[in-house]
Amino acid sequence: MALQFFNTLANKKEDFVPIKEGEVRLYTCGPTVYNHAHIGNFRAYIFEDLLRRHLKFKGYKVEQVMNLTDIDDKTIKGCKAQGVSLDEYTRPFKDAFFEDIDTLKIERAEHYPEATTHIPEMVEIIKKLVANGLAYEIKGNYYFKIDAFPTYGKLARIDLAGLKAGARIATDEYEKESVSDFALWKAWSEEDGTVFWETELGKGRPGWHLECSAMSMKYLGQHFDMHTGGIDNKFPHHENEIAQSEGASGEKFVNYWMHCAHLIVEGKKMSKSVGNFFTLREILEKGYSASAIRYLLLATQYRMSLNFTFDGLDAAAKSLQRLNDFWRNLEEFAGAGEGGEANAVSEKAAREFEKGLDDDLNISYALAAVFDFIREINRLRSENNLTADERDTALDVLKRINSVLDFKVEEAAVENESEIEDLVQKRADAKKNRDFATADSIRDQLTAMGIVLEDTPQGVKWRKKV
RNA sequence: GGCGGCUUAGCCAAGUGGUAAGGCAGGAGUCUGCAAAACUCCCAUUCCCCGGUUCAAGUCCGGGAGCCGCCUCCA
Repeated sequence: MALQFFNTLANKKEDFVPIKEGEVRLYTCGPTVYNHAHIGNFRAYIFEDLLRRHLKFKGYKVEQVMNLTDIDDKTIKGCKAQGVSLDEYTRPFKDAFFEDIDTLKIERAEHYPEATTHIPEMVEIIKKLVANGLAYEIKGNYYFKIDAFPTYGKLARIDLAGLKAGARIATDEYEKESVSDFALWKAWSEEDGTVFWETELGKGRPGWHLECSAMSMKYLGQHFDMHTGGIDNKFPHHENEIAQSEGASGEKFVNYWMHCAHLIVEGKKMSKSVGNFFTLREILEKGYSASAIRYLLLATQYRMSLNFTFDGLDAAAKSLQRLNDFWRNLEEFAGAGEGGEANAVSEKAAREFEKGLDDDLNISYALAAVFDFIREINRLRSENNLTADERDTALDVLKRINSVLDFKVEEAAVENESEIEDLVQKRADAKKNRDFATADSIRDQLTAMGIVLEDTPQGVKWRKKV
């Protein structure tokens, strides 16, 4: 089956055809570094990670850009409040962001451009827009002239006449020719403090939407394959990006737009006042594993809103444990019997997994294929009807699946290994003496330490709980 | 008010008009000193409600209810 994605621009699933065969150029909206990213932000980044990994799985060379928004109202407000420079204020959040994506095993993009180091590129776009009659200047502010861009609204299917003049438009912006026009460049004002750039356009700072146009076109070209982000960015952010980019370049900006739905927490919109607003760090501090969080965020198809619950996180950890136990048990299985069934099972799993993800990243279908695979191979293993060659074929499929899902939990170095070995030995001795009370109490002790024991025909095995 | 999405078992969640995947939880077994892991079996006559189209509807159409969003700097 052909690889298909739901393209917001077309409002339907479409076959994916890259501009250049074998390559995908992808722009993914990144974080505004005024705070630690929250669990909802990571839902988007995990979706983009799955997209990236599946494209690579399909054999595409992926060139991905993720921007860091380090200049906007919130970062200005933050650095002023702390009395530090903009860079001093945003730096720790940038560092934290990279730590967090590593924690969640989100693959690194090829480029992470920062808005503040791309001001000249943004100025160039504004100059082109002015030259093309699509932007105008009032008192040092530059605005995009929506009336002059007839296709405005094509992404979000917004009818401009239906837009209310909202309360969120600041009074000083009523000087715009039309309330719908949006800022490309904002002249310096007192509130901006020390944050400004001296440019051909005057002293000021860029509007938010402009950075994505400037940085995407710089690294990916004026016309590239895909652009993704949260559904809330569809309008106005992405609509404005299209207007700016196409208005400046004169050619089509992006072929495929993909938007992920929001995450809600315990059935409610995440908000600080409700107390269900979580950063990744806060959830880790509660004792949940990054792997389980990754699994939970990954396991719901990206266009469905995802209900994040702690019960769900527990269930995710269990599923993940099953996946990891399967891997480990398979690796340790020596091979037995005549075989004959397993390779067909493995081939089917690989095929169905790919089929699921090819269909607009239908992860539920893909995961169902994985769990069917696990059950079938485990059955053959328990029936001693799995040869060493068949085991290796199954492991290859598993590794290929893992290159996309990355659910494999690396055996973390256990710091108190000798202590555990010691207890395991003591329990084995007690068992030998049929002193089961002692043996069980040692096992309880190990359980409390997060160690799970398995008595197998090959002896006692122990592992750390995922 | 305008626009969009969603509603399937206790929870999470697939589902191309042809008779309800998968995961978690739960129940019964096999294995085990007991567990763990693993396997086997069971667990939705029914898909928010009401109409309609059809030989056939969770899927299509109409109406209603509820939930989550967007409507000018939120992933």
